Amino acid sequence: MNNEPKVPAEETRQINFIEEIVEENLRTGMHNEIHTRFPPEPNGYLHIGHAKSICLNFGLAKKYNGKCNLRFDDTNPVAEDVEYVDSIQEDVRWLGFSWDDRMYYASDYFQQLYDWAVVLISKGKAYVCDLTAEEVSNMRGTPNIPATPSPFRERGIAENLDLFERMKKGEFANGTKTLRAKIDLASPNMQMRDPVLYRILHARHHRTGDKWCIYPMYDFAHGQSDYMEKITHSVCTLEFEVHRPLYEWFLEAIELPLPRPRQIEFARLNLSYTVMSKRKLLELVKNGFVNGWDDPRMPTICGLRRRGYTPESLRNFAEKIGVAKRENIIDVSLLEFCVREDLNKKAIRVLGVLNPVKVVITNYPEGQEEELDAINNPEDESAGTRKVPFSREIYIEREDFMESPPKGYFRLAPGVEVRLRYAYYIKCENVVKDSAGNIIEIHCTYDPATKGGNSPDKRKVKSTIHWVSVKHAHECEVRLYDRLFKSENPEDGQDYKEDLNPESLKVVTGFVEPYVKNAKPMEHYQFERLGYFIVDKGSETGKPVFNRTVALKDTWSKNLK
RNA sequence: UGUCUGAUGGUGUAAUGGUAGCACAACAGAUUUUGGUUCUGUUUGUCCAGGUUCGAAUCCUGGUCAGACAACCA
Repeated sequence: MNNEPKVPAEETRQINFIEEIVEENLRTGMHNEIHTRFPPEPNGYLHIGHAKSICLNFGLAKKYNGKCNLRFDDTNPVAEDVEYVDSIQEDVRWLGFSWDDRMYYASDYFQQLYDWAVVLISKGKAYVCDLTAEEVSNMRGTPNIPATPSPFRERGIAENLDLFERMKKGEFANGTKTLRAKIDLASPNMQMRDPVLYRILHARHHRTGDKWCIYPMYDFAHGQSDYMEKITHSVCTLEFEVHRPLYEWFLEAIELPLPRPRQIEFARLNLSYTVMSKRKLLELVKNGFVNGWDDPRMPTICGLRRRGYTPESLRNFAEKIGVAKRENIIDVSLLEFCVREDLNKKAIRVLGVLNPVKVVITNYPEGQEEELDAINNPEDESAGTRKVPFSREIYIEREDFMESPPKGYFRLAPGVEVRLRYAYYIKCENVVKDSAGNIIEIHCTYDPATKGGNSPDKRKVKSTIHWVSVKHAHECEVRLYDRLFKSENPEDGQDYKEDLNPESLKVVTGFVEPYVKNAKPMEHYQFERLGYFIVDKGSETGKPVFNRTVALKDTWSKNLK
């Protein structure tokens, strides 16, 4: 007996249309427990679109105290590989979901599926067809014009049985025969015009090896796989909507006892400035436009992970975008909001300068240095404090100084006093330039009374800037990623390669405070006033490598435009 | 062209015949040792035309627009 409530009892809550169906089924007792599944084909890496589906399926099970399986839909051996099987598991787990011991493969069901195909043939509901793919295509008709029957449609049951068995035994070459369902050649739904159930594919399968040379099609495998796993709600994307009658036809034709799974469709995720099609992502990888599936510019889960996105931020994103049947294009800014929201709570703040200009504090004694107290995370007191070394020469961000500042510029400028975070107030006295007129040094004076950043006389400064001591600074490599595509909807473009943004990756040498010596791969940092960064997995040079996850919200530069 | 599906602010998503709500974005203000965060406020919406009704985003009729499908892919 399980006494846990199946339906959460909050008074006011927003549920989506799938949850509504689930709650209805639970309420009427159609199901005691719901059971969903996440069924990727292992032919590529998972991306943010899959994350939506994962959060939906696993999230549904979690919310209603049910179960969710992981199932590999591996019915097409030519596209699939164990590399993908492994990465998919890793990504689902990383997202924070567990299938416990319920990991299945459609290929586990090949024998049962075969037996069911034999049942269909025996009932006269399927036949072996000798037509080629091209011939079938030519005879399929149009939505208005019915298909012309295959000459093999009325083949006898015994002959079909014999032929199908010989297909299985490998007597025929690829493409010479198929097993087709006998349904309705005049159906306005093209899926019902005698769809192919089995095709001959003399190809090695990543799990079943050479055991099979005929493989079931998606339509013949999916519903029955759901059935075998006792799936109650089979949630998939909108393009399978027209397949639903077929999904139900097979369950009915094989006469599988109730209860049967129910297919429910939702609109897939589209993200602005992002391509999501597996085919195009594969091309980006194969043709070297990116450095692998986990390139931080990729919308893959492993790419996002390496970019610094957290599982929490992705789950939250999935929650925020909702679930509906209407086509949608979500703006990437929502995704960025989600990761900022999460990282703001977690990331350790450090001082780092990416585009340095040297500041000399002329009245600070030469050779003197001191350590100042800095707060690790103002949003999280338990993160503690650290010491930051200070000396006569420091780097500041080049953008934090302007010789002739426009109105509304708060940072350092001739005669202007600003605060060095956690250190002192400094005032710009003069600027040193090279012969070409480039600023090479800024000379400032500091006020010793403002140590720590507070002025005893309560005088205000307009801004606080970040800095790092030249002598103590650590060099690091910083990778600044921008969007990979220039246009808002690169998915529309005929040639997406033309739409690539060549400036999507910029590598710079930055300087950070000594604290990051201890930085470990996959740790998140906020470079104050710059953005969120993650320590990249490996670095050959010994220098720490940071990937920028996302810049801080920047209202100043927005005002400039 | 045929079938199916959908249409609510800039973008998403609620409201199932009864005050069009929420989030992001935008804008304004307050706080701030990050031009960040946080807080407060403001602007912006029911595809169109009819109909039913005291009352319609919601129900009906007609239209418009958008997407999916016509692989031996999933």
